[in-house]
Amino acid sequence: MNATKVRGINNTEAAADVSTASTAVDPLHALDRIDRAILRQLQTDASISNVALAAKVKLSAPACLRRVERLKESGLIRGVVALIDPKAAGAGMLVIIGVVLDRSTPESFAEFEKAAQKVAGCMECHVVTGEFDYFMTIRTRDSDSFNRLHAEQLLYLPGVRQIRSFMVLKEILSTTKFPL
Amino acid sequence: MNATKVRGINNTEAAADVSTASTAVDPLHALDRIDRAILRQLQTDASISNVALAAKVKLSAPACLRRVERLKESGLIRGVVALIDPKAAGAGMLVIIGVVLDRSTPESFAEFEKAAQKVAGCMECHVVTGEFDYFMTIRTRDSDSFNRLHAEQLLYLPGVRQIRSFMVLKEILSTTKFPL
DNA sequence: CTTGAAATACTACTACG
DNA sequence: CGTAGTAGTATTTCAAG
Repeated sequence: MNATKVRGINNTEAAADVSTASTAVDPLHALDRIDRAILRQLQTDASISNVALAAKVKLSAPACLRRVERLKESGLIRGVVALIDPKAAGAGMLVIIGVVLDRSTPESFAEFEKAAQKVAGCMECHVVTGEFDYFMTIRTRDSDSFNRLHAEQLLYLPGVRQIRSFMVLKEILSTTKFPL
Repeated sequence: MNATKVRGINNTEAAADVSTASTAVDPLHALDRIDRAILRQLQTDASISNVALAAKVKLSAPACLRRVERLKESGLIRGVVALIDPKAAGAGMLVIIGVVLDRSTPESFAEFEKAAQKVAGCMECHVVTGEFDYFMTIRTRDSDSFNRLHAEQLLYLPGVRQIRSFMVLKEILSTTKFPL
């Protein structure tokens, strides 16, 4: 299947000096049509073999592989992961949480963020504008386990004035891919 | 040809409750320690080769591959995808949107859901409890493009009474992996 | 700078024990 | 589940647009 492994058994390992050092904040301006086709495919299904991918984008296998590795090294492809079905994995409940902090000081924010990332099942945590300071999404097993999480962890997050929970009743759409 | 038999360690597991045939496969009750180790790894990095994965979970390569394919066929692994850096891909702005519908009728909900999924850059859309009917998250380029999206698409979603936008100022955490 | 073709090394995969 | 063998793939090398 797919295996872009990192090998360094008996070859040059320190000579991987790529000349793409100028791509620090390089947007997708440097992406041509083929790169976007590659990204669209990998965003949908990255378990495709490199030869099949090369055929799809009408390129030879080595050329295709080089582009994929460049996209990875440039950071545009953050990683390749397996998506697990939450329900089947026993995390069928999703809760969206709006958080208001006591004080709006840098220390208060930093302290909260540090603690929030450690909450079990926390999938997202963002600073937002509006009536909340943060939005978090948390995956858990059921309402019982969420209630436990709420009482034991969420209410003890540092600097929290108010927590408002929105339980997800139905997941209409949940995707990791966006238009390129 | 698809003899999906149960795990070999099947001693005292009798078929106690089999009344619900809703889900195609059984939950993670049939997952042993090795399966969970595999899932944890693939959830973090699925670009690992099968032999390397087998070594990590202390299994022979064929046995490991058999488990991975069973996890895929069971639907527990929904897919393997590449995660793209939104900022690098020109979708650096994230907006969380709370939606209130005019009427709470099945038709109203269905119509909204159908339209919401077609909004460009819509990553998530969920029915929630509380003061909103839906929460959506939308990825877009910048505030200008979001303003255009807001004026041209969001305000025309069917049956919408109110839309409240929470612009994400800082993404603290955004992950696809949850504890197993 | 990137591509493509051939050759090699490694891996996925099948059959069997 | 593991071992061995085969088929196919990834990956390097090198020549050329």
